[in-house]
Amino acid sequence: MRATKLAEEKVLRRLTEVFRERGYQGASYALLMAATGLVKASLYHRFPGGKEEMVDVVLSQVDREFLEYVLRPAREAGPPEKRVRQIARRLREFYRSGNGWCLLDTLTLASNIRTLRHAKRSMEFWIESFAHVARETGMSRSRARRQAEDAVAAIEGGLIVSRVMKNRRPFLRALATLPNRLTKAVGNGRCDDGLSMKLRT
Amino acid sequence: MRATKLAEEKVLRRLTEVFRERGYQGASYALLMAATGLVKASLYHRFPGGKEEMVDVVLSQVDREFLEYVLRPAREAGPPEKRVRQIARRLREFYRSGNGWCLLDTLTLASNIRTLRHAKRSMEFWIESFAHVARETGMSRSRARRQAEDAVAAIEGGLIVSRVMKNRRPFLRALATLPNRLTKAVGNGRCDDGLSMKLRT
DNA sequence: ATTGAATTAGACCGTTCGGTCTAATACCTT
DNA sequence: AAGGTATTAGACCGAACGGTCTAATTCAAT
Repeated sequence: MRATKLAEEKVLRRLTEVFRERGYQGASYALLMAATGLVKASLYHRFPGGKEEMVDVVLSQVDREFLEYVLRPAREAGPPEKRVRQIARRLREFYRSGNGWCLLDTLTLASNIRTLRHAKRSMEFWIESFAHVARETGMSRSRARRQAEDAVAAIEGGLIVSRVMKNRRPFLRALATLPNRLTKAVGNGRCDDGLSMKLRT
Repeated sequence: MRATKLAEEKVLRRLTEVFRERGYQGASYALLMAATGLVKASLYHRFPGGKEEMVDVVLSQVDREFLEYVLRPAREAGPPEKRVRQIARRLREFYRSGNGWCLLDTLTLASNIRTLRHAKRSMEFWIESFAHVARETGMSRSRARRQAEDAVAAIEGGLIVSRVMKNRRPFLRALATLPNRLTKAVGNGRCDDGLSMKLRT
């Protein structure tokens, strides 16, 4: 039982990797089989609904991980700014310092409506978490929402520029702007100056 | 001659649309044929190298259009801030107010190394143009470069969030931040406040 | 009107695609 | 050891894939 459970997680992680890097169309069964070491019948045994079900499970799993680990500090206690910095650290970890790609980007290219809806819901959770912690710093609801959306956009854009330019710095800088984006301004100049977060790794 | 030239441009535009919305893998010959109204032999006659050549020509054409129209104000004379705002307007036009996608994003998913290199060069042009106009406002070279990269990231990220959330505002806001990103700070508060650009359309 | 080149129609190729099915095997419980 | 369930091997399917080829057609220049 235990061994099986672990193996399942491993299979899921491998599937996630393939979908993340190749998108829905690019994730052929040949690739999925090679990545998991499972033959096609086994994949269909675990996911009777085929690729569509795989993507669904993968997205749900990543949602859970993202919400329960990366975004968790957003809902906890403590100084908001500190929590935002922790989220930034976990985002860096999650996206492998800019070398990883985002499922919400790669998976929304020519896939079914179901998947698109799922992706939208996932991003909505993300934005809401950001907005939630932003509100705690005294921001108005509407402004917190805007700032949260823009923060997510900055991260996604950073990932794209990093991927295309083969240089992780744009992504890391996007993370560094998070505290200024999600905490209320105190007249400390432009938003991308005076970053206190170190760009390690 | 003239009729042929126009027809060719039309064919190219249709091909561009397909690649933009479906990526390299998703752009099957069936789709390309349907979009252009050309049968496969005709496509191969115009592009003997197949899809790979099509993508190359498409990227080159879009490069030219982007450089000669959208980014053109970056190299012209006049007040930098005014030129940046014009670029922003043209970007909004180019990306159809956030409903269009970016080839540099969709085309860098699981395509050949050649295409990846081409995409990198295209984005490099883009960043350089931004950096060029930014320098004219008195920024240091390194800061202008950083600001330019972040501006491109903001736009790409805005496109993604707009696409996933089916709401063009994030993209339009990204455009609105352009002037503040690419012109030197004058101590006017946070970078995303006091936007003067209207979010029309 | 005739020629010669550019272009298209459409059959054809082998491969890979997503997906199904049956028979065999591994594995756990008793 | 026996039984039954969970899982896998791998052949198989039709469709769609990227790509090629020949013969017919269009069309401009003479």
